[in-house]
Amino acid sequence: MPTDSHASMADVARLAGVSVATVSRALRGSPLVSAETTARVTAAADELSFAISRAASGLARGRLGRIGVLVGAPLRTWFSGSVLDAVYARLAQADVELTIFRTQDAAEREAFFTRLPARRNVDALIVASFELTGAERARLASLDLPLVYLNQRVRGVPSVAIDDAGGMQEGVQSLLDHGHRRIGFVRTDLRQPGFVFSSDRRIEGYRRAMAAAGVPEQDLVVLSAPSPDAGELVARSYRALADPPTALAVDSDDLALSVLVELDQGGVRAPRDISVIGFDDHAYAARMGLSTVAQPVDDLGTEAADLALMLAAGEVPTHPDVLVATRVVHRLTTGPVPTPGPR
Amino acid sequence: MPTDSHASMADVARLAGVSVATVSRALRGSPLVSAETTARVTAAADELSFAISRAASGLARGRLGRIGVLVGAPLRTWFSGSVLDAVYARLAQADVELTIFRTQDAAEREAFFTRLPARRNVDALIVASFELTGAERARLASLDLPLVYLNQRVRGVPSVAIDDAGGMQEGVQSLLDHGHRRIGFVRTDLRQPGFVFSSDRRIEGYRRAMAAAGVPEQDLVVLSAPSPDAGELVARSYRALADPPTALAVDSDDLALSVLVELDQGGVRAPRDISVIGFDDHAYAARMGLSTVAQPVDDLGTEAADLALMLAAGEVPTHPDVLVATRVVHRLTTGPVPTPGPR
DNA sequence: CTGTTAGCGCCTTCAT
DNA sequence: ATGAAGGCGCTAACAG
Repeated sequence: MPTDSHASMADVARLAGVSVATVSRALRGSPLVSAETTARVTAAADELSFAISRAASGLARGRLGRIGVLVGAPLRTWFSGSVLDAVYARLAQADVELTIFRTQDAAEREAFFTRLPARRNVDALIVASFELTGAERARLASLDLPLVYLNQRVRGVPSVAIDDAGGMQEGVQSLLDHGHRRIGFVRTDLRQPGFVFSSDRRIEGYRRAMAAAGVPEQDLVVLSAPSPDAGELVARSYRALADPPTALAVDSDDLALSVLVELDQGGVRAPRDISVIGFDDHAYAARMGLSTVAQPVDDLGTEAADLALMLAAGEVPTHPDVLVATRVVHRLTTGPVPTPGPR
Repeated sequence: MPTDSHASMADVARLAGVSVATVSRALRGSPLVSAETTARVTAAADELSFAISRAASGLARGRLGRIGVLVGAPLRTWFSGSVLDAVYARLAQADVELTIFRTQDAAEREAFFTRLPARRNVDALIVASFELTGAERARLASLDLPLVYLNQRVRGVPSVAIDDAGGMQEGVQSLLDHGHRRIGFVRTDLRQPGFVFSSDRRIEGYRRAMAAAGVPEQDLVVLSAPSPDAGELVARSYRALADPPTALAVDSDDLALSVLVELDQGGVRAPRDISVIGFDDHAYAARMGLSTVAQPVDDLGTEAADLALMLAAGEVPTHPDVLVATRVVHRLTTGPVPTPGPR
């Protein structure tokens, strides 16, 4: 007597008085099964509280019904979390499960690329915002596993990304439109030679906007932070400047917020004394009133999931390279150039 | 000729000149296989870039090597993310995969509990910080799937949790120690009758601390917020108070931060004019200098994963109910009672 | 220590 | 429209 909770198709078949083949067909909604039989099978399955075993089904079909997401940062990170949320939602609609692979440090990273635990265990892999070495890319490619790159473009690999440079260019342009001319850029400098990070692309947007506005190259000022919470350091270098910019474009909201807090401590307030614009539209950006270049993470995740789903199904995506648009959001930290005078 | 990336054990066996059973044993490091043979098999597996199919292995062993986490909130949430990070780390050590189930709204929730997609597809399920109805608990229990509850205690179900009331009691006590007597409590009131949220337990800690300090019941003041970002509302009610408290204990950092920002806008600054303590130790608490009752989410996740792993292995945990300690962290928002006088 | 033999639970021809 | 049979890739006795 099988216990309810471990009922197998054989049990359902017995109870419904049909063969397991019929149960299988009925449960997948095959039109080859008569309505009456389907009803009987469904009832029996409910009765036994039967659920299909994905392992068995996957083994037989050669498709696991599971897609992996490789995340290069802690999951608690705003970006990782948002991407996972969006991917999850889309996969759930397709009744596909999500399994996570994380490589938040060198050790995990090496483990992933030597063991390749995703191999043969997911139908497709979404590689989320992750700067890969050539060797790593090659290793992934050798997997013969459908891949989707998120915020990284690689020849021949379907991808979805934002235009970092273009987004930042618009952000800086909005500062220029406010009348600012002396605009500084604050970057997170992870100092990992050989990689191109989004920060590198974003600073490019700053350069382009300034060049287009006719600001001479030598008037650009770039402040570096070793990590996204190094606002104090940045605030210090800012104060040390002989002729401080009236506006700052920062390569991430995280850093921008940190900088704002520290500037505030020193009596420099936005937008009264300075304009600050971030990048990402981090959850706390809205809450703190930070103006920013919004990156539509939800869209990134959804599009990536769509591509992965198609590839997993063996279909060939018509638009394998998706570019999603950023959007400048003005909140409370940007405004006109402060008029000099007593504070 | 099998392609590298789809090599199966049979291919490895052929190349190594042994049987598949030996390959299976060798790869799992069975001591029954001679060192020499193991070496040969390993070499062949590498050569073919072979990886085990968890689906097949799981099917044969009756264990999937996969544990699920059911999360009741968006994944981008500080709590979800942190728990997932910790669980992931622990599972990875045991070479167990993590699959996510999310029920962030009524629709997802109903879908989960009617379809029970975790059934027969994970070896154990961690139910993370999630207020379940009796019916839902019963449905889960009927699953005959090992369960671990995180931050929710249920008779007969292994669990790991913090002492919400005790933690808050200590937090409020630290305010009392600073000399405060008029201490208000700010709570997030989700208004879902029938559920007991952590907020309800935390306010209890406030009551206990105040009672122990001999503050009469009628001097307690409780401010309610409909959501964790409703600081403005709270700040308004605070200002409307005839005899405003000199300190505020808030049931979450999220809300505390929101309140702080709004108070600040109105010229009320911590700790100069008011002391504020939160609860959680959210990532932004440290960054914003918020004093708080730290909840060790990492430990919660790790312990939950340990329990799940044991249960999945069929072992009986010796300590099925783990209580992890909170810790009061003083940063910049708490201090002595402000001395009245000109500001 | 290694090979042989049965499945694990489902899906998919191929018959009927 | 349904059933029978074989196999997906691996593991677990059971032999030897």
